[in-house]
Amino acid sequence: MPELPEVEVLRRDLEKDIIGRKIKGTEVRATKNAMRIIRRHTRRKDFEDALAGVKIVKIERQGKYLLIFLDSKQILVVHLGMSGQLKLSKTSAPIENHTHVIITFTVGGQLRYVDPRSFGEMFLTTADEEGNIEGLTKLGIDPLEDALTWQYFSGTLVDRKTKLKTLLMDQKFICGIGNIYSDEILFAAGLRHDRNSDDLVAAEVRRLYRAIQEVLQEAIKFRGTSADDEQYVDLYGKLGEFQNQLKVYQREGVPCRRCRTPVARSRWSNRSTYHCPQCQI
DNA sequence: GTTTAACCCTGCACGC
DNA sequence: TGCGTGCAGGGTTAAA
Repeated sequence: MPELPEVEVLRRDLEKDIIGRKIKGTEVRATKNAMRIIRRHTRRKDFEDALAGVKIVKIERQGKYLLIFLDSKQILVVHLGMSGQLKLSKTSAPIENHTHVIITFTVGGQLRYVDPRSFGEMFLTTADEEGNIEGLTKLGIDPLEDALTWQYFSGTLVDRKTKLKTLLMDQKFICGIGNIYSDEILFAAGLRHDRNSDDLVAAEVRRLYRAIQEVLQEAIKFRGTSADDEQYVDLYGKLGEFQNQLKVYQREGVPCRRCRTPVARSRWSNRSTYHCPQCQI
């Protein structure tokens, strides 16, 4: 399940490889779920036509959303959902199963969107004068942006009076953190997932604030997490390496790296949650 | 207003 | 071997 670090790795690779390239044509394939992927558009032809003859000028990221800016002033927004992959391929390469969209460049191959579970989406939109992206206005602050200040963070924690894990995963508060990194961040901060956000002392809030930055930056450094049950790969089809650095996620029963207590697993909002009963209080 | 649960979907692990 | 079942998860929506 690609979260902020995986999408950021992809963004950096795309920035290196596809900026300046011109799109020759785009095909929304006749797969069962292709129209589900472009669900915000009613007609596939509109989507394809808007993505023909345009040049890619800039790649940005907002939370788990990838923003591909075109010289037509439109923006192609991509969300990978759980199992989405963007892959740079040779035009002659065989088309793998669940390839829903193929963007062909005038020179240098194709960008393919592959998504077995079809939870992801792609849509075309525009930005207003302030740079707000139509369709993404409800997203909270990106945790790697300067706008996530200590003041804003600690203030919201007290205001919201909710459980820490819920808050970390709330895309309207901060965007980009999902199940893997919320568990890893809470471990790094030494805090339990079910602690109330308005019940932390200043030192704990500070630890949590720092852990968000540190865990996400570290995960980007290791090119994201390719855990057991997921298929995250980068633009070139390579696995990430942060799964080897995980401290609690998918490590139920394995001794904690810090204190050797077996990592515990519980259900939280219908999701698996991992924590160390000793290190996290 | 907040929280929970169901839904979408496929691949895989498991039990019978 | 083959079938059915349950689980995994992000975001949205509806219900509690």
